[in-house]
Amino acid sequence: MTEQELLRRESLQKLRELGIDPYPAPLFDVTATAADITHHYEEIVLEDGSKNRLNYQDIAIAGRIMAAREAGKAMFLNLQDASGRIQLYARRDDFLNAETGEAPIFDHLIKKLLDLGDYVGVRGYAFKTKTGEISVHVREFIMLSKSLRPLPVVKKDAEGNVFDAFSDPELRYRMRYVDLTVNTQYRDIFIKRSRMIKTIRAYLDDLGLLEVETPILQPIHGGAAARPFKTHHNTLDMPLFLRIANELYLKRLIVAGFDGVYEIGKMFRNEGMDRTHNPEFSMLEFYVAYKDYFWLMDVTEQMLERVARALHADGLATAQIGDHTIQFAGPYRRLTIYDAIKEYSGFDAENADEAALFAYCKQEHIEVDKTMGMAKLLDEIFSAKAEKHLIQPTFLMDHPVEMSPLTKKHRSKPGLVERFELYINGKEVANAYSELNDPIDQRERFEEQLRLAERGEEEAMAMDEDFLRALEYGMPPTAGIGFGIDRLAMMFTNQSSIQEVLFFPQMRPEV
RNA sequence: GAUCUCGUAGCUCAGUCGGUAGAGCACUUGACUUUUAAUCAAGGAGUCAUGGGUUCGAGUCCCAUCGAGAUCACCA
Repeated sequence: MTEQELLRRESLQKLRELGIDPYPAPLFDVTATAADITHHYEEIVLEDGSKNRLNYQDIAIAGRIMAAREAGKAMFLNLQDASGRIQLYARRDDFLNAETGEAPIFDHLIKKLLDLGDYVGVRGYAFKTKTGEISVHVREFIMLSKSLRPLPVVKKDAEGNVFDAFSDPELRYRMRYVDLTVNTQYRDIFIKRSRMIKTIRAYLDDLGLLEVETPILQPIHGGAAARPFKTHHNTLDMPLFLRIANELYLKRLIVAGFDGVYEIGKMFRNEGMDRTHNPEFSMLEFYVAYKDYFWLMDVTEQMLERVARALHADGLATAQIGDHTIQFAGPYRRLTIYDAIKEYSGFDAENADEAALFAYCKQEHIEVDKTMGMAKLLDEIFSAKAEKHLIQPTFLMDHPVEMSPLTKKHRSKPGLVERFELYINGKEVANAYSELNDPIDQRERFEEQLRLAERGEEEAMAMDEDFLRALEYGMPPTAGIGFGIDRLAMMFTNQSSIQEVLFFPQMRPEV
């Protein structure tokens, strides 16, 4: 243990010797918060110059001690609660025992045995100090929980310059409780994330969709192209996978007769980690019967506009991402893959055959190999040439059928499917399509995936006979979409790393 | 997975050419009854990520390992 930790344990022992429980059981009835008081405190100055304090004259407030300044037989403390910080003022005279002339609570508890980071409860009244700071004059001081480790002390001057910020990302992510205690600005990211999800939920509820939960432990991992986490059920003695997607289960519910369902939940993909990928991440998926992908575009525009307004301080439908101001009010640009490539590279991919696509990639130094088919080549060209330009929300539509095994064939364009991806700030945030509901076509697509798997494609989808059986009973025409919740949160909070929008990003174990 | 950068006190960092481990905040003791990055005086605090090597001598140079970040690749 460090010197400071030992001292805190000594303080703990001394508190007990004084008969003060450092971890008391009874509730502490909080009646005011730091923000309440600082925003609503009122006083008037009377004709004789004295002040008449109008409110917060008998309050109870609780929180963590974040700073202490001794001033002789008085003391100033900064108390931090969930709403913010407020100054406490304690005066020795207020704790004097008239008979003994001693003030043990002040001399021992407040002045000596109190450490930064301790949780305390205070009863007293609000007032303004000489320098005009709204503060709480302490009448009663109660230890609520002793802190045994020193917090990083982050200081700010009057201009807002920060000193000694707790800034090491490794320590911040590993000890998020410390991070959010001392770097309270990061709380806003998570508050916004929560409000974003709440707004989405409200929007989908208003649309009349039913919120559902589907299995996370799945015997067959389907619905996406990704490597899964594998686990084992002891009683059943069978392997199970953590879901990489919930799509096939949500469609079963459409078969079952629900007109519209949505689920917000965690997905798990056993792949690389970087600043936009965490092994577990949150997805929103929703499926609505009798709709198509054009309808989903309209709904997406409305939903994101509503989210943007809910998160913007002035209710505007915009968000600042780096240097870009993103406009979330629709309509968004709608661009086919061919048009996107043509626009940003000048290359006419629509009228090129596979050999021509391959030759173009070589010419432009786009990394390709002989195993890639037309669809993959198109995707490579798009990624290299067009993706980064799609800053304002853009629906990239009409993908090749090979890359979309669960998507309905395009109503008029052979070889393509009715699919779109939403790009914002050069990154994909949603993937949507008119769902394939032809069970025979679906079986053929699965069989094609099996052939890919035999060729060594690790991420090919597995055949799901129960899903096919469900489709054979009949699924209405349906539109479905999935959103990466974490990536949306990154955009709406202007963060470039997924770790900043996850409370506990995955880390390698500490030594 | 590849490359680069980083790891020194609780926190943020300095550490020159290889020659006894430094600062600010935090902490301890003392002073101060309206301070606020409080101030003033004194003091304590380190397995320099881990392991090896070179050297008379390594925080510093070399190798390996662990952890983190960035870029790229892979992946949606």
